[in-house]
Amino acid sequence: MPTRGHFRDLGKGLPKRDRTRLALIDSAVDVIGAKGMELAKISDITEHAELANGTFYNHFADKDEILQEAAYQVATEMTREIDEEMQSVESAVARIVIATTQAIRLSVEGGTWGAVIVGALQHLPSVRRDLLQFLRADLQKGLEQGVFDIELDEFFLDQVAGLISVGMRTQIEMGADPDKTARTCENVLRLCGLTRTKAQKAVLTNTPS
Amino acid sequence: MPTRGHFRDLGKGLPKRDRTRLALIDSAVDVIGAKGMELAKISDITEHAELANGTFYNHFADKDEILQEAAYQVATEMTREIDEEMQSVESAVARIVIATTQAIRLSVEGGTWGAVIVGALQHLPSVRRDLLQFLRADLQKGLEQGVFDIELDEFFLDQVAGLISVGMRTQIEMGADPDKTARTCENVLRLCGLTRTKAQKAVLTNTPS
DNA sequence: CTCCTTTTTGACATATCTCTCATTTTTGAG
DNA sequence: CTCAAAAATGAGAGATATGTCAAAAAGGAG
Repeated sequence: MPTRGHFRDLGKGLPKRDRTRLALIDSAVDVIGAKGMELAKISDITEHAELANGTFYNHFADKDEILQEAAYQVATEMTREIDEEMQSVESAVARIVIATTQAIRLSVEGGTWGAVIVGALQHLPSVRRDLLQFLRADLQKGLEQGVFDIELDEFFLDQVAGLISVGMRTQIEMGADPDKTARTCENVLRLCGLTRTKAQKAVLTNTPS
Repeated sequence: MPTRGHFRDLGKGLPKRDRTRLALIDSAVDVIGAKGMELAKISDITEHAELANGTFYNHFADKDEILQEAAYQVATEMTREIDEEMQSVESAVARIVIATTQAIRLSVEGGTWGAVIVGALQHLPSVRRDLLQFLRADLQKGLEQGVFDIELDEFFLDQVAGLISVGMRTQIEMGADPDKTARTCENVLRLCGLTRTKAQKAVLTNTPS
């Protein structure tokens, strides 16, 4: 049995019911990482969690319900960590670089989080909305600071998210590559109206260690 | 039975074997459009084609084989039509605008081609490579004409393809919207180094009727 | 530790899909 | 039109998934 999981330790003092529920969510994250959301089977999830098949139905009505929950947990924890990293950063350009870099880093390094985030962006509208709100806030800040030249609406958010998704996906498939992360940031900034030179400089200045 | 299909008429004078094969590919395109590549079942394809289940195996070894073939057919026909439209266009900027606009138009209007193209870009590396070669040629032309400021490699192609995919996907989901197509073109050009103003002007000038 | 409650278990009924193959039907060349 | 070759058919075997439930196990309050 996987001794440690993504969220299992959150349930240390909780009743059995909650611990099992977290173990299932944890397992779902791993299974999504291995096979993708569409091909993840309920039996994959229970087997990987080393629980009986029937246990699943004590906690979730169907596959969609646990996928939604797993994605929500990953998205929440990811945005929490990124937000923490940026608490005191005021510059919108810097915030975009830091958030994009960290989101990709967590997706690629964090075991199997990437597949969950990429899958949620594609298949789970409610989770996607939550994630894009953070992006929107920083883009809005950039407009207020007069550094971005964009029409900030749902479609623009989708396009930026598309760039970041590609940055994640290629690294998930082909291995981590800081250069690809940097260029993803640059391209997001170019989309926001910065010149190539300014974008490159902004990335160099603001990339977290 | 669907009287007309995507490719069925190509097989008018051909032997029975080839006509049935085309009918299956045709049906696969529709099924992919309805359920996506991952969830398309062989039985969906034979039922929608109004053929017996066993017939499938006279023509294809497994699902992957027909998906590959269907995607290849759609991609080939799509690039053929786009290429025709651009035969005499020399300006790289114009070619990018025309190709992007037409690719999205064919994806969104052309019944179910969009899902096939988007699915192929994600799941079928060989088809994706073929499609990206066309994009690469026009970007290369832009470099030679001195109008683009980019590092032209696989990753950049993936990022541009990501923008175009988003343009397709949102319109497949939410209905055709010429403004989204125009802004997708603009954003591709911004990634290539044009200013927002120049990109907007280029789109206005070069959007096909 | 005890004992009632909560949770887990895993066999099973049901459903769905893939792939095979003996048989039937269709094709098209002569 | 005839008939041998080619193709299509669909029932069925095997594999895999979902969802149910009565029985067994574990939990935890007192």
